[in-house]
Parts: sequence; C-alpha cells; structure tokens
Amino acid sequence: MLKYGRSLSTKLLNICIASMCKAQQLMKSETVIIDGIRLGVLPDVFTYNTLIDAYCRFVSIDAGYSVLHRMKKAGIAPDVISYNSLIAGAARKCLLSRALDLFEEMLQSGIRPDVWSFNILMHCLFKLGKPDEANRIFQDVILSSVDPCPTAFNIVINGLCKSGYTSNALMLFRNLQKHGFVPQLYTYNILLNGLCKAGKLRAARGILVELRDSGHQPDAITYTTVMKYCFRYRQFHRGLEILSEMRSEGYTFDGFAYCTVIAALIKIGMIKEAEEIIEQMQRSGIEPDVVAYNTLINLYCKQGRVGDALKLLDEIEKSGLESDAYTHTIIIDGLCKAGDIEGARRHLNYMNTLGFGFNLVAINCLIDALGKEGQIDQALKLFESMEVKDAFTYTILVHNLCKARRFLTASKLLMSCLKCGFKTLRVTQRAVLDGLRDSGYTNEARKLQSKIRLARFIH
DNA sequence: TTAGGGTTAG
Repeated sequence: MLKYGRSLSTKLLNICIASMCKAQQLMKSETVIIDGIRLGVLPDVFTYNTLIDAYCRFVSIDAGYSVLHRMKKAGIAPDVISYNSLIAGAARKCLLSRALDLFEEMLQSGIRPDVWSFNILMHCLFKLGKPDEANRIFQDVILSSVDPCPTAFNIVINGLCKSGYTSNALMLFRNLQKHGFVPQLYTYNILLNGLCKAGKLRAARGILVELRDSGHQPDAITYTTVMKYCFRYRQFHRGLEILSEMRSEGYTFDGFAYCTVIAALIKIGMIKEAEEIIEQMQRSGIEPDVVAYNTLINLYCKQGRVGDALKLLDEIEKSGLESDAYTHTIIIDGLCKAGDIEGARRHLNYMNTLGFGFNLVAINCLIDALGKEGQIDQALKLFESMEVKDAFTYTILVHNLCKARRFLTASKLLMSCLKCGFKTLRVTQRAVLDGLRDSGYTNEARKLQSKIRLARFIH
C-alpha cells in the first residue's frame, strides 16, 4: 500500500477501487480500503457504491447488500445510487420481487427514486415478459415530475420491439419525435433491429435512410444488424456487400460482426469461407467468448467433426468460461446429425446435470434424428411426452412422418399445429397434401387444404 | 447505476 504514498486522498482511493472492481479484484479492493483507513483516508459514499455494484455483479445481491450494512455502520448514508446498484443487481438476475422489495426499502428510508430507478425496473419487467407493467411505470414517469431521459425512451422502444409490439414501438418513436425528441443513434439501432426482426423490411429501410439523413453515421452495430438480416432473408449478395462496406468504412470487426458472418456462411453451406473468416477472427486477437466458441463448435459439427467440437467444450470448461444452452444444443444436434442418438441422449442428460432445464431445441433435434433413423414411433412417443412444443417440433415430425409415408398421422399433426396458431412452411404443407393425394386420401387432402386456407386468413 | 448488434433445430 505504501506505494500509493501518504498523499493518497479519497478521490484517488476511489479511482483505485473503481479500477480494481472493474477487474473483479474485490479482495484487493478490501485490502486497499483497510490500508487507506490506516493512513487516514476514509472511504465515502462513492467508494461504497462502487463496491456494492461490483459485489452485485460478480458475487451476489446478498454480498452487495452486506456492503450497504457496512456503510451504514461506518456512518455513511446510502443514497439513490446505492439502491439503484442493488436494484440493478436483482434486475440483472431477473429477481423481480427482490428488486421491488429494494425499491420499497429505498422509499421507506426516505430516498427518492430517480429516473434510473424506474429505467432499471422497466427493463427488468420487459425482460420478464411483462410489457404491460413496464408500460405502466413508463406512464407514471411521463406523468410525474421525474424527467425522462433518452435512455428511458430507448428502454421502452426496445422493450416493445422485443415483446413483439414493433408497431407500437414505431408509433411511440413518431409521437416522441413530434414532441421534440431527437433520436440517438442508439434509438435508431434499436428500432432498426426490431423492425428487421419482425420482417418489416420496408419500414427498416426507411429508418436507415432517416438515420443517415439526421446526420448520424451508422456504426458497427448498425452494420452488423443490417448484415444479419440480409443473410436471414437470403439476400446474401447484399449481406456480403455490407460486409465489405463496413470494412472500407474502417470499422474493425468485433466478435459480434465475426459471429454474424460466420454463422450466416455456415447456414448457407459456404463452409470454406466460414473457415477463412474464423481464421481471421482468431488472428485478430479477439479473446473468444462463449458465443465465439459456440460458433466454432457449430462449424465443427457441420463438418462432422463432433470429436473436435467436444474437445472445444472441454477447452471452454477449462478456460473458466461457462458453456451455455447454445453450446450444448449445437453439440446435441451435431451428434444427432452424425447418427449418434445414444450420444445425443447422453449429452442431454449431461446438460441436465449441469442445471439446464428443459430445452426445446435439443428435443426437437432428437425427434428429427429418431425420424431420420427410422424410429418414427419413438419420435412420436417423445412428441407425446412433451408439454411444450413449437412450430419446429411439428414441422420436423410432419416431415419425418411423410418420409415414412404415414400421411394421415402427418395430416392430423399439421392440423393441430395450425390450430395452435404456429406458422408452417409451404413445403411442409405441400409434402402432406401431395402425399395424401398420391395415396388416395383425397377427402383428407381437401379437409387439410381448407384448414390451411382458414389459418392463412386468421393469422 | 440503465438502454442497441453476434451463436442452435424444420
């Protein structure tokens, strides 16, 4: 500690603590604080707030909360930032009731919430799929004396997009503009992503033009967003054009951009090109995170190198990173595609032991593999046992039933899929209809056809 | 303190 000298002030102490907390060196921070006190430099509310935030991020809310007690004991009154840090910690982990309790405790302590307190709560509610409650808070903020900041608008516009209310988001955006709100590049990016995701490409194009006209320069996020959706909507040429425009504009590729491009190339079967970009990513010195690893594992699986994919999983676990649900579903799909159903089942069990809950994607892969291996009854059994299904589950099974020439069962399944309101692919519908007609089930084909028309009309 | 882009199955 002596290396900091005797001129150490609280301000300098806070700078040290902030950088150590950022580097997750919490024990070291504590030692520095103790040394500081010995030298007569007392921590202040800023010091404790930095610690609360770090403990909430890297340890637990309880650990953050105990810092709150410590500061009170030291005679320093917590402020709105102390509580916001705790509420944000709870919100990050989606612990809504804990966040609300902390909010209540803040009010009880006579601390007035600020716009950030509301922002954090709104974001948490949107994340938990409670857009109505988030919206209620937003209305309260608008009507109250709390001055909303651009971030509040960004959170609501983003939340509405993520909850599927893209039109409402666009409407809010326009209304805010009428009342003098000048959208930030951040706002444009949120809206652009929301509109593209919802397939509203015309509106997205309009927003992109508006973004440029308003004097903003598209940034790496704008480019990555547009590029991703070009690939998704199979405009590969345009996607690659944007890729080179992004480069010529001088944007350095980050992990997000690399993974977007690599995943798109893998998906369209341009494996060699994907390999080249992966090599570029590895050479660029970007520290791979779990998504980058997942992208690489996906490439190995698509090349049939499941063994190498498993080795990479080992590497993730040894490097201190945590694998996620994507990692394991990619591997399960890889095993399935390699025909190793038992291996896939074993990996699914392993996934469970790691604490991952039910995973629809993994089960869907397993159903497909069972069908492809000629175990269609096993696939049906698995299907029946599922409490949650989606459009993929139905489509996968319907295709496999068609391949097994069990068109009546396929037809029934397709009808219940339509009844659930899931969208089905034209190619799936055609496979069943053609199969029914070829097998002489013309009545059933007619019935299915009218259900398909009805579904198209309703949805 | 908070908010935007990346990875999986038909």
